[in-house]
Amino acid sequence: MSRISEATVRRLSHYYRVLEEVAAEGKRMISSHLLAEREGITSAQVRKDLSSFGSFGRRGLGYHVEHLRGEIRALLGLDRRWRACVVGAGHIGTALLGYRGFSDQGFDIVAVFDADAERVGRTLGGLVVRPVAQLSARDGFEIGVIATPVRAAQEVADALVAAGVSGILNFAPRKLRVPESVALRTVDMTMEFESLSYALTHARAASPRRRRPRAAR
Amino acid sequence: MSRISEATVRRLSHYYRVLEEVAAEGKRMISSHLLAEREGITSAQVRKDLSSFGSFGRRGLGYHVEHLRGEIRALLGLDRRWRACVVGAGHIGTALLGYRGFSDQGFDIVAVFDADAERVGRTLGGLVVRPVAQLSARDGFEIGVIATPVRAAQEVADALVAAGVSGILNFAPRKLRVPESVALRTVDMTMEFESLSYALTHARAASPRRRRPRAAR
DNA sequence: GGCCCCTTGTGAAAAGATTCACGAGCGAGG
DNA sequence: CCTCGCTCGTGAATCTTTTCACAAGGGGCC
Repeated sequence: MSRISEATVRRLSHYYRVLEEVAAEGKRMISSHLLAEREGITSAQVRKDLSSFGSFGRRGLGYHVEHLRGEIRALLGLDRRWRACVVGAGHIGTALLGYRGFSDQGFDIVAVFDADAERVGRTLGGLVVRPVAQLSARDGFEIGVIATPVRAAQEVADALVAAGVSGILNFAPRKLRVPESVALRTVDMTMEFESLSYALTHARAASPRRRRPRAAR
Repeated sequence: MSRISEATVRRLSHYYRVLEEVAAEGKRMISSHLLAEREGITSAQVRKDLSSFGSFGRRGLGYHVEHLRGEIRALLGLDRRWRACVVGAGHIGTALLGYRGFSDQGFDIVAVFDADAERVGRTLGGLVVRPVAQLSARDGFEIGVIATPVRAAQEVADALVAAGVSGILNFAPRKLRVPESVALRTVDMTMEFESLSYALTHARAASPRRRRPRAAR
């Protein structure tokens, strides 16, 4: 397990979700080929990804669904809960608080902050919105979610770092500067729209996402 | 301009945003080095990306901010407007309709659909929610946004394709099957959380983004 | 002009990611 | 026990992306 690429980790998330589906269908074992088919990638990719963490399969049989699911769960750090806070009680913040999927995956949003005095004190998803100035290390947040307008994003990131978070999920369309020790992921919806716009403008064979596993030379 | 990678297009979006900032600061010219610094990538990458579309710079001087902005705008297809519809009037759909940034970039959300009879008829962001069965080619949508629960996503994707959209932006955490001719982008927030969870669990040098250390501000 | 310090655009090299191809393990059936 | 059909794990090969390094200008100044 030398160096795991970001792409591999993302695929792990996908495998995890496929395994949930497959488990629900009652299958006990699954081959790399089947796992790949659902993902639109090659079976070699699946095996390579998994083998960089260990030997989870059995030759001739494939992978045991429940077992592999447990392994990936542990690898992704989903066998524990994370304390997260959301900064920004606008549209995105509200959407995040309303989405049940996160707590299902182990992410507990335990506080909401906003800079706007009008929003402070309101209740959102069972939480009272607090003034952003109250953001401090006392609450022990591990993850901070930035759901503010872009102009406030860097300032909020600094405040989150000061409050001791280990990871930041940023929804503002801008690259943020954070110390090396803090993990940062940015979800930039505007960029997705623009990427779509590019694909549509230059439309020929548009979708770059899927691969054809069946390749001859 | 043989083959443009998805990564290059995403960086174009970033350059575009940096150019907006730089223009607002009143700068006329910008070097690849400065453009790169704001992005946390190398100047060679910037030049390579841009040169795959043409020669926009001037040796010794750099790039003319307004001119380059216009070029990228055209490349991304942002010099026109796109008609989009949103399917799913839940949390994400509501957030999307409330977000002004999209129409600023040329994306007009002109209709909202939902399968739930309770939601149909309500007003959301100035639009009346329509029953999803009304989704048809008549409205001439170019882009469809899927903001439904995951179980409905594939069905909605099929309906959007049948309604003639050229591109789909999917917020449901699942890979969708669409014809080659339809561009698909998926924003999977759960995956982002999981990727963060992985980084935190295996924390050492956490952030995978190339980035200079030290403070912000 | 001559000189100096910039900067772009781009082949070539390096790094990284994916796919191929095959040895070896597994279970079933005779 | 032996063979067959299936599948994993993995080095090697291939393909893709990024970085390096430098020739070819550009502008300003004397």
